[in-house]
Amino acid sequence: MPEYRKENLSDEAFEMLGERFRALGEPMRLRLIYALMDGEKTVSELVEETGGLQANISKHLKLLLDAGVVGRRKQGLHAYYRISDPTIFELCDLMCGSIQDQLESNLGRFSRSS
Amino acid sequence: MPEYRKENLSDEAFEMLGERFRALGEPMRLRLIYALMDGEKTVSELVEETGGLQANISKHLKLLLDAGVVGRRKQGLHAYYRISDPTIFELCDLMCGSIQDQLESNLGRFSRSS
DNA sequence: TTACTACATAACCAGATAGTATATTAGTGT
DNA sequence: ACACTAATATACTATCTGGTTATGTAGTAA
Repeated sequence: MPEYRKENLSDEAFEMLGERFRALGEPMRLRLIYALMDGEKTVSELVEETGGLQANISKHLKLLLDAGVVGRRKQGLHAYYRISDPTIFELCDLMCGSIQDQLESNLGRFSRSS
Repeated sequence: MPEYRKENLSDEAFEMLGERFRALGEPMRLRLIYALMDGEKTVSELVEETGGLQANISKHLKLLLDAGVVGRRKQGLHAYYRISDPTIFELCDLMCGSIQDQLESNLGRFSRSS
Protein backbone atom coordinates (compact mmCIF):
# COMPACT_ATOMS: atom_id res chain seq x y z
CA MET A 1 0.00 0.00 0.00
CA PRO A 2 1.49 3.30 -1.07
CA GLU A 3 2.27 5.89 1.56
CA TYR A 4 1.28 8.77 -0.71
CA ARG A 5 -1.51 9.65 -3.06
CA LYS A 6 -1.24 10.39 -6.73
CA GLU A 7 -3.47 12.58 -8.81
CA ASN A 8 -3.75 12.00 -12.51
CA LEU A 9 -1.36 14.03 -14.56
CA SER A 10 -2.10 14.95 -18.15
CA ASP A 11 0.27 14.51 -21.05
CA GLU A 12 0.58 18.26 -21.09
CA ALA A 13 1.56 18.33 -17.44
CA PHE A 14 4.36 15.81 -18.02
CA GLU A 15 5.54 17.88 -20.98
CA MET A 16 5.60 21.08 -19.00
CA LEU A 17 7.34 19.51 -16.04
CA GLY A 18 9.91 18.04 -18.40
CA GLU A 19 10.54 21.38 -20.05
CA ARG A 20 11.09 23.04 -16.71
CA PHE A 21 13.49 20.43 -15.42
CA ARG A 22 15.32 20.35 -18.73
CA ALA A 23 15.87 24.10 -18.47
CA LEU A 24 17.81 23.40 -15.28
CA GLY A 25 19.66 20.46 -16.82
CA GLU A 26 22.62 22.37 -18.17
CA PRO A 27 25.69 23.50 -16.24
CA MET A 28 25.95 26.88 -17.97
CA ARG A 29 22.30 27.63 -17.29
CA LEU A 30 22.80 26.72 -13.65
CA ARG A 31 25.76 29.11 -13.56
CA LEU A 32 23.54 31.84 -14.93
CA ILE A 33 20.88 31.16 -12.33
CA TYR A 34 23.54 31.12 -9.68
CA ALA A 35 24.89 34.46 -10.91
CA LEU A 36 21.39 35.92 -10.88
CA MET A 37 20.94 35.05 -7.23
CA ASP A 38 22.59 38.43 -6.51
CA GLY A 39 19.79 40.15 -8.39
CA GLU A 40 19.18 41.54 -11.83
CA LYS A 41 22.14 41.62 -14.22
CA THR A 42 22.89 42.52 -17.83
CA VAL A 43 24.00 40.03 -20.45
CA SER A 44 27.49 41.54 -20.41
CA GLU A 45 27.78 41.13 -16.67
CA LEU A 46 26.67 37.54 -16.95
CA VAL A 47 29.16 36.93 -19.75
CA GLU A 48 31.96 38.23 -17.57
CA GLU A 49 30.86 36.37 -14.47
CA THR A 50 30.39 33.00 -16.14
CA GLY A 51 33.31 33.21 -18.55
CA GLY A 52 31.16 32.08 -21.48
CA LEU A 53 30.83 33.57 -24.94
CA GLN A 54 28.19 36.26 -25.35
CA ALA A 55 26.20 34.49 -28.04
CA ASN A 56 26.03 31.35 -26.00
CA ILE A 57 24.92 33.19 -22.87
CA SER A 58 22.19 34.99 -24.83
CA LYS A 59 20.94 31.68 -26.15
CA HIS A 60 20.79 30.08 -22.74
CA LEU A 61 19.05 33.16 -21.36
CA LYS A 62 16.43 32.92 -24.08
CA LEU A 63 15.78 29.31 -23.21
CA LEU A 64 15.44 30.19 -19.53
CA LEU A 65 13.13 33.05 -20.47
CA ASP A 66 10.92 30.77 -22.59
CA ALA A 67 10.82 28.24 -19.76
CA GLY A 68 9.62 30.93 -17.37
CA VAL A 69 12.63 30.70 -15.11
CA VAL A 70 13.92 34.22 -15.68
CA GLY A 71 12.41 37.57 -16.62
CA ARG A 72 13.82 40.30 -18.81
CA ARG A 73 13.57 44.05 -19.18
CA LYS A 74 15.29 46.30 -21.64
CA GLN A 75 16.70 49.70 -20.92
CA GLY A 76 18.81 51.51 -23.49
CA LEU A 77 21.43 49.18 -24.84
CA HIS A 78 21.16 46.77 -21.97
CA ALA A 79 18.96 43.78 -21.34
CA TYR A 80 18.49 43.03 -17.67
CA TYR A 81 17.71 39.49 -16.63
CA ARG A 82 16.41 38.36 -13.27
CA ILE A 83 15.09 35.19 -11.70
CA SER A 84 11.32 35.35 -12.01
CA ASP A 85 10.45 32.16 -10.21
CA PRO A 86 11.75 32.00 -6.63
CA THR A 87 10.92 28.30 -6.48
CA ILE A 88 14.19 27.84 -8.36
CA PHE A 89 16.12 28.51 -5.18
CA GLU A 90 14.35 25.77 -3.32
CA LEU A 91 14.66 23.36 -6.22
CA CYS A 92 18.38 23.89 -6.54
CA ASP A 93 18.93 23.70 -2.81
CA LEU A 94 16.93 20.49 -2.55
CA MET A 95 18.85 18.96 -5.42
CA CYS A 96 22.20 19.99 -3.95
CA GLY A 97 21.18 18.40 -0.68
CA SER A 98 20.14 15.22 -2.42
CA ILE A 99 23.46 14.94 -4.19
CA GLN A 100 25.36 15.63 -1.01
CA ASP A 101 23.41 13.01 0.86
CA GLN A 102 24.17 10.43 -1.77
CA LEU A 103 27.84 11.21 -2.23
CA GLU A 104 28.80 12.57 1.17
CA SER A 105 31.10 14.94 -0.67
CA ASN A 106 31.24 18.63 -0.16
CA LEU A 107 29.74 20.36 -3.16
CA GLY A 108 28.66 23.60 -1.60
CA ARG A 109 25.08 24.72 -2.03
CA PHE A 110 22.75 26.91 -3.94
CA SER A 111 20.97 28.24 -0.94
CA ARG A 112 19.09 31.09 0.61
CA SER A 113 20.17 31.67 4.13
CA SER A 114 18.22 34.75 5.23
CA MET B 1 21.72 43.94 -1.47
CA PRO B 2 20.93 40.25 -1.95
CA GLU B 3 18.53 38.60 0.44
CA TYR B 4 20.40 35.29 0.38
CA ARG B 5 23.97 34.07 0.58
CA LYS B 6 25.86 32.07 -1.99
CA GLU B 7 28.60 29.58 -1.45
CA ASN B 8 31.06 28.87 -4.20
CA LEU B 9 30.13 25.97 -6.39
CA SER B 10 32.71 23.96 -8.29
CA ASP B 11 32.55 23.08 -11.96
CA GLU B 12 31.92 19.54 -10.86
CA ALA B 13 29.00 20.61 -8.72
CA PHE B 14 27.36 22.40 -11.64
CA GLU B 15 27.91 19.34 -13.80
CA MET B 16 26.35 17.00 -11.26
CA LEU B 17 23.40 19.27 -10.64
CA GLY B 18 22.86 19.51 -14.37
CA GLU B 19 22.94 15.77 -14.82
CA ARG B 20 20.39 15.30 -12.09
CA PHE B 21 17.98 17.88 -13.42
CA ARG B 22 18.43 16.59 -16.95
CA ALA B 23 17.40 13.14 -15.79
CA LEU B 24 14.06 14.66 -14.79
CA GLY B 25 13.80 16.67 -17.99
CA GLU B 26 12.00 14.10 -20.06
CA PRO B 27 8.25 13.37 -20.04
CA MET B 28 8.65 9.61 -20.30
CA ARG B 29 11.10 9.53 -17.42
CA LEU B 30 8.69 11.61 -15.35
CA ARG B 31 5.97 9.09 -16.21
CA LEU B 32 8.22 6.31 -14.95
CA ILE B 33 8.94 8.16 -11.73
CA TYR B 34 5.25 8.82 -11.35
CA ALA B 35 4.47 5.14 -11.87
CA LEU B 36 7.09 4.19 -9.28
CA MET B 37 5.44 6.35 -6.66
CA ASP B 38 3.26 3.31 -5.92
CA GLY B 39 6.39 1.38 -5.03
CA GLU B 40 8.67 -1.10 -6.69
CA LYS B 41 7.65 -2.35 -10.14
CA THR B 42 8.99 -4.57 -12.89
CA VAL B 43 9.93 -3.35 -16.34
CA SER B 44 6.89 -5.10 -17.80
CA GLU B 45 4.58 -3.37 -15.39
CA LEU B 46 6.13 -0.03 -16.25
CA VAL B 47 5.83 -0.75 -19.96
CA GLU B 48 2.16 -1.48 -19.54
CA GLU B 49 1.48 1.49 -17.29
CA THR B 50 3.27 4.05 -19.41
CA GLY B 51 2.30 2.66 -22.79
CA GLY B 52 5.88 2.89 -24.06
CA LEU B 53 7.96 0.31 -25.87
CA GLN B 54 10.01 -2.04 -23.75
CA ALA B 55 13.36 -1.08 -25.26
CA ASN B 56 12.68 2.58 -24.73
CA ILE B 57 11.57 2.06 -21.14
CA SER B 58 14.69 0.04 -20.42
CA LYS B 59 16.82 2.80 -21.84
CA HIS B 60 15.21 5.47 -19.73
CA LEU B 61 15.41 3.30 -16.64
CA LYS B 62 19.12 2.84 -17.20
CA LEU B 63 19.58 6.59 -17.42
CA LEU B 64 17.60 7.11 -14.21
CA LEU B 65 19.64 4.37 -12.56
CA ASP B 66 22.92 5.98 -13.62
CA ALA B 67 21.68 9.34 -12.37
CA GLY B 68 20.93 7.81 -8.97
CA VAL B 69 17.22 8.51 -9.15
CA VAL B 70 16.07 4.89 -9.09
CA GLY B 71 17.39 1.62 -7.70
CA ARG B 72 17.21 -1.84 -9.17
CA ARG B 73 17.15 -5.41 -7.94
CA LYS B 74 16.91 -8.59 -9.93
CA GLN B 75 14.93 -11.62 -8.97
CA GLY B 76 14.53 -14.47 -11.40
CA LEU B 77 13.47 -13.14 -14.75
CA HIS B 78 12.30 -9.84 -13.37
CA ALA B 79 14.07 -6.57 -12.74
CA TYR B 80 12.42 -4.50 -10.04
CA TYR B 81 12.90 -0.76 -10.09
CA ARG B 82 12.15 1.65 -7.28
CA ILE B 83 12.71 5.30 -6.48
CA SER B 84 15.92 5.45 -4.48
CA ASP B 85 15.98 9.16 -3.74
CA PRO B 86 12.91 10.40 -1.89
CA THR B 87 13.93 13.98 -2.62
CA ILE B 88 12.41 13.37 -6.04
CA PHE B 89 8.94 13.64 -4.58
CA GLU B 90 9.62 17.06 -3.14
CA LEU B 91 11.32 18.24 -6.30
CA CYS B 92 8.42 17.20 -8.50
CA ASP B 93 5.87 18.64 -6.12
CA LEU B 94 7.70 21.94 -5.89
CA MET B 95 8.00 22.12 -9.64
CA CYS B 96 4.34 21.30 -10.15
CA GLY B 97 3.44 24.03 -7.71
CA SER B 98 5.65 26.50 -9.47
CA ILE B 99 4.04 25.76 -12.81
CA GLN B 100 0.57 26.01 -11.32
CA ASP B 101 1.36 29.33 -9.72
CA GLN B 102 2.59 30.74 -12.99
CA LEU B 103 -0.20 29.45 -15.19
CA GLU B 104 -3.11 29.31 -12.77
CA SER B 105 -4.18 26.24 -14.68
CA ASN B 106 -5.05 22.92 -13.18
CA LEU B 107 -2.30 20.43 -13.85
CA GLY B 108 -2.80 18.07 -10.96
CA ARG B 109 0.19 17.24 -8.82
CA PHE B 110 2.94 14.80 -8.14
CA SER B 111 2.48 14.80 -4.42
CA ARG B 112 2.78 12.91 -1.21
CA SER B 113 -0.22 13.45 0.96
CA SER B 114 0.28 11.19 3.96
C1' DT C 1 18.50 -29.87 -25.30
C1' DT C 2 14.67 -26.69 -27.02
C1' DA C 3 11.41 -23.23 -26.37
C1' DC C 4 9.72 -19.38 -23.99
C1' DT C 5 9.72 -15.13 -21.06
C1' DA C 6 11.74 -10.87 -19.31
C1' DC C 7 14.93 -7.67 -19.89
C1' DA C 8 19.10 -5.38 -21.84
C1' DT C 9 21.97 -3.73 -25.50
C1' DA C 10 23.20 -2.36 -30.29
C1' DA C 11 22.37 -0.01 -34.51
C1' DC C 12 20.03 3.31 -36.80
C1' DC C 13 17.52 7.61 -37.86
C1' DA C 14 15.20 11.98 -37.06
C1' DG C 15 14.79 15.85 -34.29
C1' DA C 16 16.84 18.69 -30.63
C1' DT C 17 20.56 21.38 -28.72
C1' DA C 18 25.26 23.55 -27.31
C1' DG C 19 28.60 26.20 -29.13
C1' DT C 20 30.48 29.34 -32.64
C1' DA C 21 30.19 32.71 -36.43
C1' DT C 22 27.46 36.21 -38.24
C1' DA C 23 23.87 39.71 -38.08
C1' DT C 24 20.85 43.02 -36.03
C1' DT C 25 19.57 46.57 -33.07
C1' DA C 26 20.32 50.75 -30.25
C1' DG C 27 22.93 54.39 -28.80
C1' DT C 28 26.79 58.17 -29.69
C1' DG C 29 29.23 61.49 -32.14
C1' DT C 30 29.92 64.27 -36.33
C1' DA D 1 21.76 62.32 -42.18
C1' DC D 2 26.05 59.26 -41.63
C1' DA D 3 29.60 56.48 -39.65
C1' DC D 4 31.03 54.15 -35.68
C1' DT D 5 30.70 51.40 -31.64
C1' DA D 6 28.47 48.67 -28.02
C1' DA D 7 25.06 45.30 -26.60
C1' DT D 8 22.44 41.67 -27.74
C1' DA D 9 20.11 38.31 -30.88
C1' DT D 10 19.88 34.99 -34.63
C1' DA D 11 21.77 31.57 -38.10
C1' DC D 12 24.79 27.78 -38.92
C1' DT D 13 26.85 23.31 -37.75
C1' DA D 14 28.42 19.42 -35.28
C1' DT D 15 27.09 16.66 -31.66
C1' DC D 16 23.72 14.61 -28.68
C1' DT D 17 19.46 12.26 -27.56
C1' DG D 18 14.83 9.89 -27.90
C1' DG D 19 12.43 6.53 -30.30
C1' DT D 20 12.44 2.34 -32.95
C1' DT D 21 13.87 -2.25 -34.75
C1' DA D 22 16.68 -6.00 -34.28
C1' DT D 23 19.61 -8.83 -31.56
C1' DG D 24 21.60 -10.68 -27.29
C1' DT D 25 21.46 -12.64 -22.60
C1' DA D 26 19.75 -14.93 -18.67
C1' DG D 27 16.38 -17.45 -16.10
C1' DT D 28 12.49 -21.08 -16.38
C1' DA D 29 10.20 -25.02 -17.82
C1' DA D 30 9.24 -28.89 -20.64
